[in-house]
Formats: sequence, structure tokens, C-alpha cells
Amino acid sequence: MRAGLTRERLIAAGAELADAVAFEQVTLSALARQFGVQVASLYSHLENSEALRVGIALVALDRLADRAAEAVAGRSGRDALVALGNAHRDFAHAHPGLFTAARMDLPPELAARSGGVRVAQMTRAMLRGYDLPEAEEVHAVRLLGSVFLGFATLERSGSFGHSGPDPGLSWQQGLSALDAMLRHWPTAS
Amino acid sequence: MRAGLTRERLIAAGAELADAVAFEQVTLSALARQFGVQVASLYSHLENSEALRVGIALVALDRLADRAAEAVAGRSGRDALVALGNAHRDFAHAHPGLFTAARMDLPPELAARSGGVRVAQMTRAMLRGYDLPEAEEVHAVRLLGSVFLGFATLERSGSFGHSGPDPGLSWQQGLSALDAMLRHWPTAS
DNA sequence: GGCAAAAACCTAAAGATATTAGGTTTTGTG
DNA sequence: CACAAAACCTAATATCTTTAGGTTTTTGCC
Repeated sequence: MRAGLTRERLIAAGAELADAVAFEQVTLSALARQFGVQVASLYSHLENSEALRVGIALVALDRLADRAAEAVAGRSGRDALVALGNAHRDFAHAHPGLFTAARMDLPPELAARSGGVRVAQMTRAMLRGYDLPEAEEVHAVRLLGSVFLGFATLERSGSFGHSGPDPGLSWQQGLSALDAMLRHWPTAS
Repeated sequence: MRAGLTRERLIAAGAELADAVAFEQVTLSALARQFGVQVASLYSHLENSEALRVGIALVALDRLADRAAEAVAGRSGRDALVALGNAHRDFAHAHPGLFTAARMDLPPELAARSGGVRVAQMTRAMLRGYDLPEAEEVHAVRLLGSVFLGFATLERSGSFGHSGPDPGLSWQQGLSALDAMLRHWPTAS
């Protein structure tokens, strides 16, 4: 009776482990233990431990892209912005390990084929509800991506601390402010 | 002749190493090699390897806070916003290792005494140049912190890819958009 | 100056993880 | 059913972390 290891199963198990424990603690050793095999056996399916992490990152980006697509579907304008922002934040809260994985630095060729591209496309689609010059869209996409990533990161890391108002309130206000920003986007003179 | 190890010297050396190589590669072993001592000797000065990383993170936050303070000094309004934003971005580019360290999750008591608090104070000071209701300032501080962190992170990680316009241009436009956002900050009805 | 106590540094050992080389056992297919 | 490929294993090396318990340098005080 073999354990039935597979690249996909290993990465899927790693993804679960990341959320259950922490992305940093997803090791080949831990996976081998979980499957009841020797560590060396994993090397038939994964080139090295980095390949595991990269695989998890790609899974994470795909899932995030799915949420983003769902969020912008059938919505526009402020509704779409709020839904897209919440998709990011909710994902970070529901899947802390995957969210961390999604922030991994990926080799450019992989990044170009990752769900990250789809997230950017969804963000761009959302912007159709605002009146930006086409050339400005890419800048807005980057800025919004920065906010979505940054806010969830700071919130999860506890930087918003135990002082001051509920981060959720800041998030609501922040989304409104971003909506205002998009409506008043400065046109390059 | 002793090596003259000190908690401070070790952390300082670790900080340099982080920028020279990468934060993840700052290990007790590497430091011991550099100082020509046995690894175990470091434990007289640092409780464990986590203490080293935390120490570097605190150094990083302090340096960032220094830059932030310098940026907002003598400036206001859009000038202050741009200078503060650039302080973050320039710091991330000049000190990739420290910037990574600065994003470490810190235990709350430490975070509360870290340079991160000073960065928030400087951001709040910058907001005086805008017309926000006092109660909104904290939300704006959090949103701006998210952008500054997020943009530098995405830019450094290569997420802005080799396609599309220069990230520096997006940054310029982003700062203008943030300026517009602050000038049109939505007042909670 | 000399001498204890403290501080600095060392040796030794054990436990994790990652990786490679090469062997054995399943398993499915002709 | 035999055999080749795939799956999994043993063994060995290397790196990093941490603890326990020594030895040597420094330091400060008589």
C-alpha cells in the first residue's frame, strides 16, 4: 500500500497546513510526517522545498482571483470597489497562511501566469465603473492593489493595535475614501 | 582578546547583513562566522534567534521613523504627503533587508514602543495640512500606512512586472491621487 | 599588585530541516 | 506473468538552533 503522493496532493496539503499553522511552518518534514512517508520520498514529486512554497503561493493567488472575480461579477462603481476590497480582506482573514503565501516573491515567468494577473484584471474591470482615462487605469490598479495588500497585512500583524477604533471601521471609511479618490482622480495636466 | 560581542553590536551587524543579503538569511550561524566565534557564544547576548530578528525589526522601524520625521519637518499639505510617501519608498529601496524586517509581526508590547508608533505620529502630523475631522485622522493614517507599505512591497516583489509603465510613474500618480483623496475625504454622514 | 567573581567565550551533544545518491518494493501493462 | 517504471526507502551530509556545563579573560576591589 502506497501513500499515493502527488505533486498536487502535497501542495494541497501544504496549503491546508499553512492556514492551520503558519506558512513558515510548512516544511517538507511536516508534510512527510503527515503522509507517513520519509522526507526523501517527497523529492520524487517536488524539486525542493521552494517548489512546495511556490506551489502553495500559486494556489493562493488562484483562490484569491476566484474571490475577486466573484466580487466584481454583477456589480459596478462603489459596490464593486467595496466587494473587491472585502474579497481581499476576507480572504486574508479566512486564510492567513494562504494570504502570506500569496505575497511570496515569484519568478517573473510564474508571476505572469499566476492568479495575480487575474486579480489585476478584475481590479481593472471594477474601474470601468469610474471615469478614469485609460492610461490612468494601470496606476489605479497598482494603488488599489497596494492598499488591499497593505491593509490586510497591517491589520493581521496587529499594527493597528489594541488602541484606537476598530480596524473594521477604518476599513469602511477607507473604502469610502478610495471611492472618493477614484471619482476625483487627478488628470495628468 | 575577546571578540567584544554585545547585543547591540550583534543586532547592528544583523541589520547590515539583512540589507547585504536578505533578512531570511540573517542567522545566528552567519553572525557567529562573521565575528569569528562559536554559535553558542551568541546566546550570552541574545535569548534566541527570534530575539535577533525582533531586534533588527526594531532598528528598522526606528530608522524608518527617523526618515519619516525628517520628511514631514518643515513641510505641509501635498509636499508633506509626497515627502512622507517617498521616505517610505526610498527606505524600502535603500534598505530591502530592513524593510522586510520592519514588517515582522511584533509582540504587542514591543510594537507599542517601536518606531512604528512614531511613523504613525508623523503621518498624523502630515494630515494637519488637510482638513480632516479629528476622528477621521486615525482612519487616514491607517489607509496611508497601508498604501506606503503595500506599494513598496509589491514594487520590490516584482508584482508590477516587466509589463506596463514604470512603477515610478504609478507612484507619482498615486501620490497625486492620495492628495485628492485627502482633500475630498468623505465625512461620515 | 593580586585575587575572587562575573562576564565572555568554548566544547560537546542533540534535535530539526533540506538535499543527494543509490537501493528496494509496488504496480500496471503488454 | 514478467518487467519496467514509478513509488518509496535507507543512508549520509550539511546547515541551523538550542541547551548544558566547562574554561578563560576581565574587572573591580582590597
